[in-house]
Amino acid sequence: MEPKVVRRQARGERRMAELQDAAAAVFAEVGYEAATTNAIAARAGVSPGTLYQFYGNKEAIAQALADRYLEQLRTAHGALTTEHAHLPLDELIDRMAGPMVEVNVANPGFKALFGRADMPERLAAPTRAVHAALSGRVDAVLAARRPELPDADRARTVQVTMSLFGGLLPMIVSADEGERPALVAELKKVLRGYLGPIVG
Amino acid sequence: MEPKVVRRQARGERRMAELQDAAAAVFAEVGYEAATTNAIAARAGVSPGTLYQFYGNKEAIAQALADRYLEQLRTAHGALTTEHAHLPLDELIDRMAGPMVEVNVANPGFKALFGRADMPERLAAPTRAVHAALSGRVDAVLAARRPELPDADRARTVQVTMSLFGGLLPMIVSADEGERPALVAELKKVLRGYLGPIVG
DNA sequence: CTAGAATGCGAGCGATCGCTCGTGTTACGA
DNA sequence: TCGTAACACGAGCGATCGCTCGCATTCTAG
Repeated sequence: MEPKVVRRQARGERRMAELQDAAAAVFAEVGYEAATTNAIAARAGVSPGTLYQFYGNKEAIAQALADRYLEQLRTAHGALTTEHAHLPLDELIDRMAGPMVEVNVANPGFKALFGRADMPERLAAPTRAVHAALSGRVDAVLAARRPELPDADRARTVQVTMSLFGGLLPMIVSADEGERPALVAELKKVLRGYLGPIVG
Repeated sequence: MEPKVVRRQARGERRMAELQDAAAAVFAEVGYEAATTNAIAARAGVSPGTLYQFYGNKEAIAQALADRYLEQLRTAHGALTTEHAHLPLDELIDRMAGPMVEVNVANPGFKALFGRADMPERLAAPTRAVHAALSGRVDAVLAARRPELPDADRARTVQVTMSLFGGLLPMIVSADEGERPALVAELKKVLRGYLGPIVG
C-alpha cells in the first residue's frame, strides 16, 4: 500500500527510539524511580516537551522499553518451546538462562524494569508484561516436562525460579566482564541444584 | 550509678523508637526511595521538626533501623558460629535461613533495606553494614567448612548466597501466611541444591 | 506555493520533597 | 521555685519533580 514510509513519521520514530535508548541508559544508572523525565530528554538531546510529544508520562516510556525488551526476549528465546521440555536438564537450563543473560547484559536498563516480588503497584505496572511472559514460558516448559506435578507446586516452582533470576541477574549484569562467566556458571548451578530434584 | 533513668532522656528515646517503627512501616509499604520523612513523622504522630530533632536526615533513620535489625540478627543468629560449620548441611542451612526468615517476617521494613547487588551508591549506604555483617558470617562458616576452597571461589559463593536471600526473602515476606512455610522450604531447597555440591 | 500536520523548544506551573527555624511546652537540677 | 535544656510544633523555604503550553520550525499533501 505505502510504497515508502511517510518521511515525517520516520523522524518521529527515530526520536522515539532515541528516547527509549536514553531512558534505558538513565534507568540503568539510577534506577527507575530516581530517573527523571528531564534527564531522559536531556540524554536524548531533546527538550522535555519533545519527550512528552511521544510519551504521555514516565511510565509510558518504561512500558515502551519493556515492550522492546520483551521482543528481544522473544527472538532470543525463540528456540525454547514445550518441544524442548524433555531435553537433558543442563541443556534446558542453558536455553533458559543463556538468552536471559544475553539480553540483560546487552540492555543494562533491563534489570531496572525487572521487578522484585514486592514492588509497590505503581512501580510494577511496566514490568508486569515482561514478568508474565517469562513466567508463562517457564510454566509451560515445566508443565510439559512434569505433567503429574500439582498446579500449586508448579506455580511455586515458577515463582521461585523467577525470583532466582531476579536476584542473580543484577549481580551478573553489574559484574565486570572478566568475572561474569563465572557468575553465569553459578547461576546455572543454582538452577540445576534447585530444579534437578523437582523436574530432573 | 543512676538509680533511675533520666526521665526526659526517656521520652526522647521513646520517640526515637517510635520513629524507627514508623519508618519501618513506611519503608515496608512504599520502599525506601518513595518513603518521605513527612510521612514517617506523621505515622509516628509527630511533626517533621520533631523527627529532625533526633535524626539529621532520611538516611540517618534508615541507618538506625538497619542497626536495630543488625542487632536482632546478631541475637537470632547467635547460635551460628564457625563451631557449627561442620554440622550436616541441612542443619547448617536451617541455622542460616531460619533466623533470617524470622527477622524478615517480624520486620517487614527489613527487605526495603536489604540491598540488591546493583543499588546506586546513595541507596546502598544504610544497608552496607547489614550486608557486610551477613556476608562475613557466611564467609567465615564456609571458610571453616571448606578451608581448601580458593578465596575467589568462596567469595563468589558468598556473593551468590547473599543474592539468593535477596531474591527470595522479599517473596517470602510478602506472601500470605499460609503459603509462607512452603516458600521457606523452597528457599532451603535452593540453598541445599546450590551449596551441596560446593561445601556438601 | 501554501495550508496544515508533525515535530521541536524551553520557560515555567503546581505539587511535593527533604529539611529549617522561630516559637512554644515539658521536665529536670539546683 | 525557677532557670535551663530537651522536646515538640508546623508553616514554609529552596530545590526538584513530572508535566504543560504557547509558539517556532520542518516537512508533506494537494
